[in-house]
Parts: sequence; structure tokens; C-alpha cells
Amino acid sequence: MRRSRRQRCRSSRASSSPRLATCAARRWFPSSIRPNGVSMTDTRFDPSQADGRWQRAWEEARCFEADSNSAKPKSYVLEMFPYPSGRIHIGHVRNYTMGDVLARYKRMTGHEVLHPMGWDAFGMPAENAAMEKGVHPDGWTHANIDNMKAQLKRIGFALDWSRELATCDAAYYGHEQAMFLDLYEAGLVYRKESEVNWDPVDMTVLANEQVIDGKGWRSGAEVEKRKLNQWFLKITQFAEDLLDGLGKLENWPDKVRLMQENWIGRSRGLQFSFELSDGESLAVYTTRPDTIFGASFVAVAPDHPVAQRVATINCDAAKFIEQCKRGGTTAAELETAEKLGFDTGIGARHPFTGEYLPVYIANFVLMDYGTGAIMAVPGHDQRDFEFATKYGLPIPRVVASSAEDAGKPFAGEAEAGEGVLVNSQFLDGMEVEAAKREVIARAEKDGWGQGTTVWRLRDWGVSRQRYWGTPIPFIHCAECGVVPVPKDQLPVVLPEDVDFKTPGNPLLRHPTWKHVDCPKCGGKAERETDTLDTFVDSSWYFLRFASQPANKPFDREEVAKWLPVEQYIGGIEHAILHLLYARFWTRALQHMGQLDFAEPFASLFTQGMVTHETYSRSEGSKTVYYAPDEISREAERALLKDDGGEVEIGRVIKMSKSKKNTVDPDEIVAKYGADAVRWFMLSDSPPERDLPWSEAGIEGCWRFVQRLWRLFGQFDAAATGEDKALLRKTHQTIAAVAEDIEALSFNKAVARLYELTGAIEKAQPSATRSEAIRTALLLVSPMMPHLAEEGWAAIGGDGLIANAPWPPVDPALLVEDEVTIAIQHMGKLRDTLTAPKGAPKEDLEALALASEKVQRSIDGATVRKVIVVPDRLVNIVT
RNA sequence: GCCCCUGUGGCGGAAUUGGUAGACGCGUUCGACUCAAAAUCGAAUUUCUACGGAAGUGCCGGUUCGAGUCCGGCCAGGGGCACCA
Repeated sequence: MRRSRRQRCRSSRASSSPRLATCAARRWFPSSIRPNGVSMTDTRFDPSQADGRWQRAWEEARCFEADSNSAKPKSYVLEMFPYPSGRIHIGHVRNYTMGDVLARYKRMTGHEVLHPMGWDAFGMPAENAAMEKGVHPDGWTHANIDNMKAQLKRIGFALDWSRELATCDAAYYGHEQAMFLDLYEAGLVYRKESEVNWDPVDMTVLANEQVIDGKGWRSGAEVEKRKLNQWFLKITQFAEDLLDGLGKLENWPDKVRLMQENWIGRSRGLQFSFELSDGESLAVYTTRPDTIFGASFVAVAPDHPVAQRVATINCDAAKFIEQCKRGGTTAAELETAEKLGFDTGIGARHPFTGEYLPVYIANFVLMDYGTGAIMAVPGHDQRDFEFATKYGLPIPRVVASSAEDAGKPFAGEAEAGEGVLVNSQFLDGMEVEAAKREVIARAEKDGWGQGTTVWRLRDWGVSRQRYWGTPIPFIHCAECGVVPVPKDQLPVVLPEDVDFKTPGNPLLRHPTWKHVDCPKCGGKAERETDTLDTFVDSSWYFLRFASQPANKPFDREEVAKWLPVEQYIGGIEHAILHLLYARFWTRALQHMGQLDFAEPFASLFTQGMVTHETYSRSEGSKTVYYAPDEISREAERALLKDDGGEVEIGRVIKMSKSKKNTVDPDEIVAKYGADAVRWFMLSDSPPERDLPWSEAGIEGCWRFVQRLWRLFGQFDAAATGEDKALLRKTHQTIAAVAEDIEALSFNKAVARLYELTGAIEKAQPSATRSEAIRTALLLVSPMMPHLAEEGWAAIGGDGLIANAPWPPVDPALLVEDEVTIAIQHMGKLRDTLTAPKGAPKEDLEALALASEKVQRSIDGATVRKVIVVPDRLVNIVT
């Protein structure tokens, strides 16, 4: 009985609340005429009317087109541009709302703002669509762009659409080809053999995400590692500079700087050679030379020359190497795979003991790092420990917490930590760091090894064996070798007539495209059919936004006016690769004398994801998920609308199509208006954290939009009288909201605005109150621009609020003259009292001791000490 | 596996950076208005309590007059790991 009543209430509310048309049609509220003559025809704000009207007004006034010749201080606000998947998702809305608030705020504070938008338009999904639906990647991508652009416009972002770009247009990627040729000239581009995931059934190269449990995602065939000749960019040449530059990026999150630091991975170690029992020598690199007496075997990568040599005479070794080639190429796969090894029968002579250590081929040793061979110290490296345990190799201890623990056994795992050296001859008793220095010094003195700095960072492989990317502008000639396409023949344009029915690279099997004459000798030659990694496209788009000459990638002077980007905002998932590649590209351009700065992004902000709870039912062995709009949500339960039955409420997780826990921005904007959605994106959760989407939350935002609208309706230009407390609150709010927006703490700014709204509502009519309403309009305008424009027009504001300045603050009104002092006894709160701001310590102490509650707590004990923090607290210690 | 981050009421979170834990919002409960509902407005809302207080910021320990905040050790969730973007 009770439940059915509640259900009814809920459903009627859910269906009626944002339906504006019905409210407006009934219109039982009298129209009210404001003293300034503007008529407020309804007590409801109607976004379905207002949003479009103001979006058109901004566009007609060309408010958001950046003028590089403006005398105002420049501000470049940039959000990571989206991949045009077809629909924007709510995560984009959150990202772009944050940037939009900052951009609008910057305009209000007198800046000339560049806030552009474009499309990271090359990539695999377009080819997948081509294969699945038979649509051309170009048509598919441009249709998606049109769609998403319309969606973004409906949210009212203050974007300069005149600078829009798409990386898949030759007008963009042609310039990228020119820069690639410049990099080649500068010696920063080269070719080498490198491994790819090869699908032997589809005869195609797979991306890591297309390899599932070591199998091809379409064919299901076991993936092989295969070597191809590929293009590389010499990012390692800038390793040290990229690392040092991090120190100056004070406005980047520490976690991102730390992640990049670890990624670049400078390490100091020892490189030396083992004499092998077969007469050859084997170079190894170790970051732990101190543990050299703990080495119990030596291991080489499966593609190491020593392994290859053994394979030519031992077919078991060859089989083992073949086995290592199965499975994916990612580090995570390699490191979690079971440790496997093959004993080559070769011995390696220990430089100090002269003992011969067995040499293994091991699947966990990487050819790309160091020398591709290691001295294995199982006691003090977990991977080596697992390997030694499996193959019954000795696990000597050479580091212990103290000399007495020299014989202590291992507790099932390696000990990689600090300690003193034991069982290590001349190193015994030394700390780890001292022992490292000592071993390196001896190796250098005796001439069998040297201290070396090694970087974890590898060169950037940019070759992709795919169609939908920037063609690499080179030609292969049998006579002349690899020849760059002359710049006057750029852009090398993708052919349109391609076939996606056959697997593999369409460029490779295109009948004519690749056949060209050699630019050097004029003989028959072939185009390079690899295209560039899409990370190349996103490594310079921020330059193209700042200046778009037709004949070159960018204009140096124009770029200098806007760059570096004042605030860059995007997902934490780009913390390493995209951001590192963009930093590298900028440095490379600087190195070639084309730019005057090294760091493209002065401040970086990484925002959290938008999440949602999931709804599911178990049907037999599988779980069936339901979308939020199929569900009616009660306090404790969720019911399926179709059959009224209960469904399980799952954890709040990242929105994904497979879990069906997505919401469509278009639908919610249509239902609640752009401003309520924008407000929700900014409310509650700190922007760097995940934001849980909820129906109740957006309903709350919708109600606040209407609450503000009613408040704006109470503006009375003829009101008189002063309200000191409200005036103070208003000015404190202006200052606080400005500070919060500048710190991107939008959730705090939102809370301040709720407080101010509450204070104005409670205040009696006065000139101060009307001024506070006017101020509130200005303060919410970056966040809810449509509502603000509508309110601004209603109170008779001058022009568009989008062009209005941020209200000034009277600093004298920011300080309180009275403060609340906490009185503690032994650190526990006993009482509070009010005192004038800046009251002397002695007064506070006396007042505190006079408190009855404090005296009761002290209960006659001797006061040993009194700690007074002015304007804050008094703590009495007994 | 390796690197990085996060953890505070029923929920999202705030806390002047070592100084009154729970601002603000959501939800819930009660009340007002209404024939009734919606909308709106008002009040309450960490837990326990003998109504004096006591406990409390993932868990265990430490430093301090005082710890959500600093240190050490765990646990749980998330991001990245080089061809998803």
C-alpha cells in the first residue's frame, strides 16, 4: 500500500518535472512586470527556448573568435580534442565544460582567449566501421564530425569554431608530412626492424587491444611476433632534456611528472662483459652491481644474438625461441607470463670468483632494454627469484638487514630493499649505494666494465600498417634506396578507392597508388605504404590552432602570441604517451629552429571519469545488463520498467557500452537544458576525481536552475537600503569563486554559489540585495551561460553577459571582524567563544580559562601549558 | 608483474594545508501550503548514549599539546605499461 503510493509519486514526478511545455501552456502564474520594464512572462526558465536563442546570439556577435592582434593579455585554454566516434559521451561534456568555464572566466577578467576545437580523426575505429558496415572511413568520419559538432554546439561551449581542424584532412596531414621530412633532414627519423603482433590467419598486423589472451580478436588465431622494417623517431635523443624539463613544469600534477620520470627511467648501472665458455663474450647491464656476488645465472633475450647462435646448432633452442614468439608483445603480458628458460649449456665466467654461471635464454628478458642480457641475482630480484625457483638454481643472499642475518633464508620472495652487503668478499658490511660505487670503480680500474647511464625510454615507433592515417612521405627505389618525397609534391594524399573486404593494409594492395617514379633517378619505384601513428597527429595540433597558414604547418610569430597553452585539460589516461610525444615534438621543432620554446603546455589538469552504477540480472551463466533509462530507481532497489521485477545494482564504474551504464548527452540536454547538465558536471566531485552520474543529481541541478531563475525575478532596480552582512557575503563569494575557478576547483565554486543564493533568498529587499542578484548572475555566467544571458536581459543588463566584466571585489569587505575560537583541553574540544579578530594571546588564554565547561573538564588539575593559536584555538594542557 | 593515484555520514564531497571533522549538494524523515498532487518553503539528519558525554576520516602502529592532514607497515578500488585514443 505504502510502496505503491511512493511509486506513483516517483513516476509522476520523473515524467513531469522537466516538461516545460505543459507548464508554460497552463501558465496559471500571473505575468509580472519588473520596475525596469522587462517582463518576466513565466516563473519557469525554459532552456528549450533560451539555449538556442543565446547560442545564435553568441555566434552572430562572433564572441568567441580569438583575435591574435588584440592588445589584451592572451590566454590559450585547450582541452584534448576528441576522436570522432560518432557521439560525444558524457566524459567529453565534463572535460569541455571545465575548459569552457575557465575560458569564459578568462574573457571576463580581460583576456583575449583562444579556446579552439578540432578532431583527432585518424584511427582504427573508422577502418573497423569500413569493414563491418562497408562505409568509407572518410565519409564515416566526416559524418561523425558533423554530428558531434552539433552536439557540442547544443551545450553552448564558448569555442572558436573558425579554427576547427580535422587531422584526417590533407590540409592538416600534408603539413605533418612536411614536418616529418624536416625531422628526417635533422637526423631524427630512421628505420629499423621491430616486432609487431601478426595475425597469421587475417594476414594483418594487430594493435595490442586487438590481441585478446594471445589470440587475434577476429580470427581467434594464435598471434605471432613478427619483425618488420619500420619508421622510428629519435625521442631518446631528448631523453635527458625531457626529464630535466619536468622539473620546470610546476603547474603539472606531481603524479604525471612522476609517471613520466619513471617512464623515461634514467638509471645508473654497470655494463660489463662475461667471457663465455665458447670463447665469445657477452655484454650485460645491471642496475645492481652491488649484488654481483649473488649472481647465480646469466640470461639473454630470445632474440639476442647469443640465443640466435645457439638456435642454429640446437633445434631444441630453436623450438624454445619459437615458443617465446607466441603471444602478445606488451610488457604486461611478458611480465605476467610464466617465466620460461632454456639452458644453452654455455658458461659465463664470473669476473670476481672465476666460477662459470649457466647461460639461459629467458622469455622475461627484453632485447630493447640495456644489452638484452642480464646477470640474474635471484635473492634480490623477484623475476630472477621465480626463475631460479622453477629451474632449481641457487639463491644466494648478498644483502641483509645486518651482518648477523647473512645466513637468513628467504621468505618465499626476493628482497630488493636496502641493507648491508654480506657473503660478498670485499663488499661485506657496505651499504647498497656504497657497494654499487665500489664495484663500478673496480670494474673501471681493472678495465672489464664501466659505469653507464641507461634509459628505459625507447625510440618512438611511428609506422602503422593501416590505411586511415597520414601517409609516410617516402619512396622506395631499387637504385636510390629510401628517397623523401620532394616537398613541392606534398601532400601525399590517401587514395579514395580502397577495398576493406580483404584483410590487411589496403594501401599495400591498391592497384596504382604505390607505383610512382623515383624523384631522384626517375626509375620505377614504390611509395611507402605505412602510415603514421595517430599520436603524431596529436603532437602538434595545438600549434595549428594558434595559426593556420596554407603554405606551412604554422606561423612562428603567430604561435608565439598564444603558446604555450596556458591551461591544458584532459584525461589521466594520456599522462604518459600523448603528453610525452607532444613535449618531444615541440622540442624537436625547437631543435630545428622552428619554434622558440620547448614545453607546449604550461599548466596541465587531468580530470576524472564519469561513472554510473550498473543494473544487471543473471540469466543462466551470463549476466544481462540494462541501461539506466530501462530502470526505475528507488532508494534501496532498482526495478526494470518492462516487467517491474528487481534487478541487481552493481558497483559504480566507468561508463561503457558493454555494461550499458551510459547516458547520452543529447537526451539529457534535451530533457534538462544545457545549463543543468553543465552545472552537474561541475558540482560535488572534485574535477580530478571520478564523477558518479545520477538521475537524482541532475534533477537537483534542474531545480537549482529554476531556483536561480526565481531569484533573478526578484531583482528590483528601485530597492533602497543597505545590508552590510549580505554585502560582505557577496564580496567574499566573488573572491572565493574567482580563486576556485582559477584553481579549477569547480565543486568548491559551486558550493559558494549555493551559499550566496541561500543568503540572498533569506535577505530582506534592499539595494544591496538587488546588487547581490546582479553579482550572482555574473558569477554563474561561466557555468550556466544561457540562464545568465536570459537573466541579464531580464534585469536590463548592458549587452551580452558573455562580454561583461567580472565584478570587482572590495578587499575591505573580505575580512571578518569577529572570529570563533575553539577551546580545547588536552586536544579535545570543550567550548567555543567569539573574540575580536587579532585579539592578543593573553586575552584568549584568560577567556578560555574562564570558561565554565573548560573548568569542569580540568577538574582542579594543574595547568602545565597553554597553547594559543591566534584567531583559531586555545589548547590547555594539564 | 612494474609504475602512479585514491580511500571521510545512506551518497557526492568540504576542512583556511598540523588547529572546532562532516561546509555545500543529493537522498531520507517530519511539518507548512493544497480538495489532492506536483512545485515551493521550514526543520531534522555520523554513530552510540545513562543526555553528563563517548567513539569516529579503509586497517594496524608511530611522531605531536593537537593528525583526515606527517612517518612506517598492510588492505581495497582505479589509471598507465609503448599499435585503443
